Amino acid sequence: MTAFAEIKVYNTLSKSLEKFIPLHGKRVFMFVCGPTVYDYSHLGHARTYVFYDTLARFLRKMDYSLFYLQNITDVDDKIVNRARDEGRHPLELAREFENYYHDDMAALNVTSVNLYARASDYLPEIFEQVRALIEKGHAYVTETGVYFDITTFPDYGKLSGQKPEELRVHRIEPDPTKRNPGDFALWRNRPREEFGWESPWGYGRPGWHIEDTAISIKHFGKQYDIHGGAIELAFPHHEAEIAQAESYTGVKPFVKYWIHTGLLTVEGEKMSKSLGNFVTIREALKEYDPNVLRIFLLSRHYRSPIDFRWELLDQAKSSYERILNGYGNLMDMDIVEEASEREAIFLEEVSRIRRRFFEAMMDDLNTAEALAQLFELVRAVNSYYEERGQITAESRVEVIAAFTDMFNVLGLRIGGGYDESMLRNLVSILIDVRAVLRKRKEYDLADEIRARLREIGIELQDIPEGTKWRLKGRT
RNA sequence: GCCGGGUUGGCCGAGCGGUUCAGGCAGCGGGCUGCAGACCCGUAGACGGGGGUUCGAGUCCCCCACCCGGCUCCA
Repeated sequence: MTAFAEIKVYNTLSKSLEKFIPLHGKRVFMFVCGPTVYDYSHLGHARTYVFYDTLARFLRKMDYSLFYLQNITDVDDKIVNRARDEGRHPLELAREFENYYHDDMAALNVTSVNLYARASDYLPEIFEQVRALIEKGHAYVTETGVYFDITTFPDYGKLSGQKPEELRVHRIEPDPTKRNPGDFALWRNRPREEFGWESPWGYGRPGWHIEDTAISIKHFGKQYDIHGGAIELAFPHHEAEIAQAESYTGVKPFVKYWIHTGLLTVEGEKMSKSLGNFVTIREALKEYDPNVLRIFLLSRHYRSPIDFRWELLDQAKSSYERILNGYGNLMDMDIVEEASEREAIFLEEVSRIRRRFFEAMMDDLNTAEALAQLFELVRAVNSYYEERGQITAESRVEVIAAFTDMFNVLGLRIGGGYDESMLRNLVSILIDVRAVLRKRKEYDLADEIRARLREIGIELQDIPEGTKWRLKGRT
């Protein structure tokens, strides 16, 4: 798109809406906290990653050259514990679920990530950062590991608004060897029977926070543009990343824009593995088209919580079918040579709607409003279709472009992707057969053909001019 | 306790002081139809509670209520 465009994003660091001005012109670097791969991913993960995928698509559409980096946490207590219970190697288990994760993301059309980086591949960088933090006096070694001393970093808490001295509630007993209860682990010594590495400070595993700064600093250097993740990670995880990185490099701010997504809840409670109230992505995809899931997830602003209910996917499915139908109506229009006045009005409307779509996205990624504009486009097409039913080839290209712009930014896979001509030929044969049957008033058989096609996601619509058909997605 | 966030019609959700308060789903009336669906036209319906600021407030300020998240496992 264009240079005049001004994107605004909400920055957790400043707690305000800011103009998006990257550090290096059109070059943008984005890091998003990826999953810990010890189980199947659920709809909460889908929410987060569909959003950042949409952000990435949008930035690229706005002519930014974006590098999107995501870590894969494959070194973690949960992985080690599950692997131990199943008698497997932790990295082998992690690799299995990482593959499932990639499958799920591919199914959801999350295709924008340039590089997935596994924590286990960054031990040298982790060692280097821990070593330097100790050397600079920001970290100290005890018999249980290496800890970051938060009193050496006065900004600790600037992202989340937390004051270390007020954090009195601890879910886990603080390690008694730490100087302050809020100090976080950079390296944790573990028994030799457990999976781990030899380090200068003992045998064990890295702390969770250092894995991410090892990866991001290695690829992006001392400073980059966007760091994303769900809001639950703001404290302590992202706070710790800031403390580590800014202490290590001496450059502030480590990240210019901190963007956080709201959580997906179920009956008001966070969807999570530990609560057992989760629906995996693959479960949901058994029942619903990926486009339906994306529409559902993008129908609310990214910072607000979404409360999940299956019924809402049904609603999203109906919305999706409306989009498919409108797009289909556009494809059904007869081509004419001369543009009418009505067509000119229609085209103006389309271009206004397209502009509003992008304005909505520029306004802190207002995907709900953007979707509303997509529906406006559908309505405009339907009205025009009803009134005229014909269009010049040039105009249709224009309108298709408006649709595909929106589909691409929202990550909806609509149009193309299968052998359309074969499908069309097949369906038209069946339609012809039904026309004969209907003429003979053999409605039973005609209805059965219609019903059976419907079962496989093809819906026939008998209208005065004959019969048209639509793909309705899976049922 | 401290720090964040939320509360808009039957359901989901935009909205960031001012044309009739988006859009989707469901509903109602009509058109079209062998029937159904789809589509088109029309239609109804909401701002958690109480104060305040203002000519004017879902929209700003204060108080209250309820809900959620974080407080070193979590997208």
